[in-house]
Amino acid sequence: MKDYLSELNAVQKAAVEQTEGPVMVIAGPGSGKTKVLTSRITHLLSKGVKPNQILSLTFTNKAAKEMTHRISNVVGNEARKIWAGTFHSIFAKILRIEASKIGYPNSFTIYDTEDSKSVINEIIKEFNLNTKEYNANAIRTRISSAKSNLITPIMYERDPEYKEVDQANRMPRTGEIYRRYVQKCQQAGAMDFDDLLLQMFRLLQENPDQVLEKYRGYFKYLLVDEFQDTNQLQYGIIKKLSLYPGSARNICIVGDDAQSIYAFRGATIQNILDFEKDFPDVKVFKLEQNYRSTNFIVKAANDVITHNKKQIKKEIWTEKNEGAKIKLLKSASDTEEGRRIANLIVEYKNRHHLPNHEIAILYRTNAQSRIFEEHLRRANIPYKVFGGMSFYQRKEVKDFIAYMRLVINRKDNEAFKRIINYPKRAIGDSTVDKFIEYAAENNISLWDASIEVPLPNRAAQALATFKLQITEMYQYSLNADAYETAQYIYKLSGLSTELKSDMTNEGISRLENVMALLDGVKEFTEQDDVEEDSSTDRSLATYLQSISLITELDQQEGTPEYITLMSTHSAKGLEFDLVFIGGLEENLFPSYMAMKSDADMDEERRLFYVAITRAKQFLVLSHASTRYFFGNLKKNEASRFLEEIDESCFETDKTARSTVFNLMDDEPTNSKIFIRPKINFAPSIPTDFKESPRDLITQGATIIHQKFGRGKIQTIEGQKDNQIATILFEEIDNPLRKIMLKFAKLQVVN
DNA sequence: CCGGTGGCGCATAAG
DNA sequence: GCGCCACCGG
Repeated sequence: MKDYLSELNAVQKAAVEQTEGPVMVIAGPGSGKTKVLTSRITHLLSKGVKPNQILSLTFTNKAAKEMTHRISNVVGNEARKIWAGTFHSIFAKILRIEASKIGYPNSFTIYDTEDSKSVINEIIKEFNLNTKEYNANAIRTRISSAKSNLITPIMYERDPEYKEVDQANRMPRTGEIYRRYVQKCQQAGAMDFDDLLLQMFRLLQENPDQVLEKYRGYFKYLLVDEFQDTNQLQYGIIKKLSLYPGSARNICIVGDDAQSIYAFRGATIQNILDFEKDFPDVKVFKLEQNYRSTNFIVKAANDVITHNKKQIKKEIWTEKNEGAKIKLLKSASDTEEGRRIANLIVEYKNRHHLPNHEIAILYRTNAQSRIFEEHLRRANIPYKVFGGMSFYQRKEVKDFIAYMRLVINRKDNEAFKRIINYPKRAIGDSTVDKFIEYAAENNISLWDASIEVPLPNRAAQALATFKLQITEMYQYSLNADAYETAQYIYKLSGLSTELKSDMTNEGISRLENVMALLDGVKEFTEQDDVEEDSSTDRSLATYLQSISLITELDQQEGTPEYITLMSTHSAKGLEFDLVFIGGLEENLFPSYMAMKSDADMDEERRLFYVAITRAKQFLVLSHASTRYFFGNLKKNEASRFLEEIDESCFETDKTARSTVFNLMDDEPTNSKIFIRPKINFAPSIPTDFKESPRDLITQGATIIHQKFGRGKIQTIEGQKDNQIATILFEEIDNPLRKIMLKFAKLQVVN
């Protein structure tokens, strides 16, 4: 066993060696937090604690994996037996075993955000509510936060505060929707993301003897990472497992109140304060020495965070040399920002020999990635966007997964709706609406409802075939592994035929995605590492569970040779030599949503603090004077956060100019409003456009279309009142278009 | 019942 | 700028 203790500083070492009783580690950014956690586990193992007695909870699978990896470097394969994972994945695993005790099938489905929204929309329709007033997304957020705060539908409906807010939002029946939502999920044998926590809590609460005792017995040592981002519900579960008469209370929480950035999903630093109350003999260790960043970056971070109204005083410091000053980048437009950052990346790479995986562009909203992508592609810089639309959110992937879900759990109504008519089998929306209505009236699943609803012959036939197929797939799955079953489903469902028939570029890419999914199933099936508990089960059900909780962040493997684009939230826990933070403007970062309250503004500031401290060597802070929102041009002041950093941290204007303005700025940077060059669709329409009379429009004529611009008429077909011209346009994507002449406004030019 | 299309409303962050 | 959905012609 390697000498892991000698690599620690005094405080880190003390935190590692205090294995017994409650421990709180307050760890500033870059202070070796992960090192402490992994060393602590290693230390526990060296003292003879069994790996399966350790429960280590993190927020991302990536963090869990990294921890297991680092520990196995020291102790070998034993590390795999540790219960290490995200709250969601560990609890899903336990629920998979115990679900029947709380009225769920063990093969329960996990609903993603889209599924939840769809269920809520169904309820809004069922209640005959105005879809303009009742916003499914807003309601989903309300329900999610209620669950995170352990508020049941009954409590919700009784609580005057909730009522008042819902009344103010003109959605007074939100409580009822919540109640119905819970009922529907249960009936569908489905849990949403919050349920993985809430049902876990219920499970422990309602089964004190069989279940709670069992897991208390398992988990002798608890570790919780990023504790500042836990919500009431998560802390509730942690307490159930660690705080009870006779407990050794061996619990170690690690966190940093200054990096709390998830209040919007119910996280509260009140948990840190409560922890000190609940465990009054807690030993506190503060890690303040930063080993990550150079001096100016650390100073800027401290400057910013001191502006927060509420904070626990703490200052991070570094022994590193001063390093490079922070570069401030001011652009006239979002497009210019993208172009200059792309140029700067090339420059930094050349000057400092930085590999792509040490470079990141961070932003407040995922929508900002598009512009960066365009310019990176143009500059031939490989990149990867994290967050936003992930692989598993793509339509073709979700369709295939919906088949798997329905095969495993026939009550999965969201999966049913998704594929009942895909590939097309003559069971359209009107038929499905009948099922939904009938199912709602009788409180049964869509699958069962579809048996009882009378249908016209054609639909009945199609439905029978569909159900037979699903049943056959299920039968097949009983004696096959996930990959075999997936292949069987792929063929039998008609997805294979459907996808292969589309030979457009998009169609081919869809097929590739589905193939990639199949490859993933295969990889899952052939995994030869055996885990302690869920072990050798390579069934489709196990596969589905394994994918429903992964995010793209977790899939990164090896050393990627691309630069990273991600939201500031996703960047938590990561570090890069060179970091760009884009869009540092009022109303964007800080977000317009945070302008009303000090608490929200403080969280924005903490988010900026997190963003800054991701940088190891070089930091570039960028803002643009104008930017497109919803397709409209908006002017924006520089972010207030920029003024909170002492000027001495920034490069002087002179240096800034020499590095920034000399770059190939082919467009004027001093223009007030920068006209965004349209990438895909920018036909030039003359201002004196005038429609030509019908008889001038003939085959071979060159014309200007009011929307598509210049083009040449290839053919004209059809009856005289219904003539269709095929026109080849010069300036647009998909240039060959069929135009109905009776509606088109065309000007003939010569 | 299906597919195409134009209009409308929307996007803070995420497991 | 983009996705969803209502609408309509086939």
